Amino acid sequence: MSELKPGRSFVSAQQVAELAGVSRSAVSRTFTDGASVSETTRKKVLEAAETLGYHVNHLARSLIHEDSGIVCLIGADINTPYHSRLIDAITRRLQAINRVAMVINTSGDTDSVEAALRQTLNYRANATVVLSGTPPTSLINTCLNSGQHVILINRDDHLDGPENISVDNAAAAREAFHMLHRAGSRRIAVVSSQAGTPSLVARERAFETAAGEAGLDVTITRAGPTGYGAGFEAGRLLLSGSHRPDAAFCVTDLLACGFMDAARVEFGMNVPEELCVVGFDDIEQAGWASYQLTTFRQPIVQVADHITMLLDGEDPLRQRGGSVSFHADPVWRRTVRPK
Amino acid sequence: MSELKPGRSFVSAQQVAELAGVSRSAVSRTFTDGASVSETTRKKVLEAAETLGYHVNHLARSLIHEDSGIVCLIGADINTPYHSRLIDAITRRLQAINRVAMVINTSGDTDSVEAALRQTLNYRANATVVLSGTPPTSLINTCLNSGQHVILINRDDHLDGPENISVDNAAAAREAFHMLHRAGSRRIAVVSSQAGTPSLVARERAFETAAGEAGLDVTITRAGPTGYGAGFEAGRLLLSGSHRPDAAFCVTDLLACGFMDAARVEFGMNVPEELCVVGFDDIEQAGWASYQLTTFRQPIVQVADHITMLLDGEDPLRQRGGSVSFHADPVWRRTVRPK
DNA sequence: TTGTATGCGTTATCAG
DNA sequence: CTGATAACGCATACAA
Repeated sequence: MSELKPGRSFVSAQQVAELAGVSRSAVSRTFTDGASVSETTRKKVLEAAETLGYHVNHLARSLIHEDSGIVCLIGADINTPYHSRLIDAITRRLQAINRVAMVINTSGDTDSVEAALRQTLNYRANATVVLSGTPPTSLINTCLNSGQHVILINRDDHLDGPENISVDNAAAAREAFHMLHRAGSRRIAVVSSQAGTPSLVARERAFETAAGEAGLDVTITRAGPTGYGAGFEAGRLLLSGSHRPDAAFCVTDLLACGFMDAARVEFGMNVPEELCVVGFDDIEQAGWASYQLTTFRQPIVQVADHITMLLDGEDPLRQRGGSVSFHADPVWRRTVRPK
Repeated sequence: MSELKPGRSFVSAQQVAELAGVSRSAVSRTFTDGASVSETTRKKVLEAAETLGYHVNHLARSLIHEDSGIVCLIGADINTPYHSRLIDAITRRLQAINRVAMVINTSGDTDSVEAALRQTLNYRANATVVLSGTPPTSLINTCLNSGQHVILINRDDHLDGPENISVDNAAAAREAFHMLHRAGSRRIAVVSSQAGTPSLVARERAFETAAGEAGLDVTITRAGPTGYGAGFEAGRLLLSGSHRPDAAFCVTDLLACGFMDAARVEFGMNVPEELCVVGFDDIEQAGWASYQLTTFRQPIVQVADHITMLLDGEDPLRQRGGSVSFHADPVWRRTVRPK
């Protein structure tokens, strides 16, 4: 059987048909769910396919069905603990419903979000999931008109076309304030970043108003891009003054880790005795012994499940353009005084 | 111009041609690099395409060229700091050479690596990059015979068909030993995991033999899957005994972080005074103030660059099946005594 | 430069 | 159950 010499090319159904001594249609039917093939032909085809190394060309198949099986995941900072976990969860569930994820990294230049949207159209993706960034509305509409699902994660501008999945940042931020307030903190700092992401802004705002209602002023510090470094820098700035805060709400766990490290390493402070800290996201590091950060858990599983639910329901009548919001539950650890 | 009502379907070149009043070919040529179209038709086509929201169907285009532009990234534990950084770097560079990444998460069941290989064939990917896991040799050969690039990262079995990219784990592990030995450590523990990955085993082995050559015995602890938890548990086990080690080589930064936390939180030990620690990977957390871990930097950029280099070279005569190895350079921080 | 015709690999339809 | 044939959206050789 020296027939299978390295063809340097993909095997087609035609070749399989010839080797099996049947028609192309028979091959096609063998690999189509719910088609009627006799057991004998089926066996012959399967065997021929195996020896030749045949695999159905989904690209060609997608030309006929309006279903490529591709879902585009668009996002920046995908190496961030939160985003990588989200991508992990989404890809896993997508595969469970026979879809495959195409991830487009928009970390580069500014207009790469637009380029990403174009890619999703070029590859006839069934759906586009925007994890971060602001896509041009016109392109979103093109996607929608093309029959794509467009799923926006954590945007505040709830457009009517796309489906919006968000986290109730405001509720969590309010709760964060009350946790700190009940613990006796009165000079509370908010540590944020210069990113200005809708989620982050929502957390800042809600915390600020909750504090205002309790008669407290808060100062917001934005010392750089969202991450450990900015948190550390914020700690350095805030704690070197004479009027040190006695608590901090960090809008991200990464910021919180940096902030805590600055407090302890640079100023020798004890958490939570001298300084209470609350974070957001519940990244893995928040649970590490060095931090034991009290924070709010991102509903990653719910988000991923909801996405697959939207895509799996092949019901074309399904109402598109809804908005769902999941709760971020508090995770009590050790950076807030119990009392 | 009420022609552009939401078609719930992708726009085809045909429709653009009709609106522009030209032939299908003219549309095709407008979007094909190096085709000859007059400026007038080009303008007309572009305008029609814009109003209709037309985007070239790469799936159909790939049917003609043997070039889908898709590169499959296959791996498990993609939410790990090391893997997510690798994926970030690779996707970024892939996009720079006009390719798009399809990531297949093999975290689920065991034979999902095989399923992943099948997907890469189904989607006629130009290349398959295996970040982790052991794909069946037969399927690898199918990929190769189909004309795909197959790139294996950090596998020790250097097959002749695929291209292998690896890190010189042995050299780094040897260096790790000498760093600790020179610092005066004599009771050195190796902290590893039960994963048994080629990389990890190579590090263990090389460290062990280097120690043996210096007349030292090392004990290897594998307390769970590669991660913070296993490192913490290893610390608990190793440091509770009466014969405490005075140094540890953790084959992964995540293990090292867990180990250090156990040493400090559970046993109140000082690093590096009472205990030296060396990690591997140089994940972001290794540089955090709480750890300041001395470790070895994964050559992520080189790996990503090499991959794109392999794929960008459209030279079909290019020798396939090579092996490259990059060095992991030491990053000196504070967990090893200077002396 | 432009249009016509053909083929890429697949599936759906239809006749047998 | 099976095979021939027409699409799917696109690129290109060819003729004009």
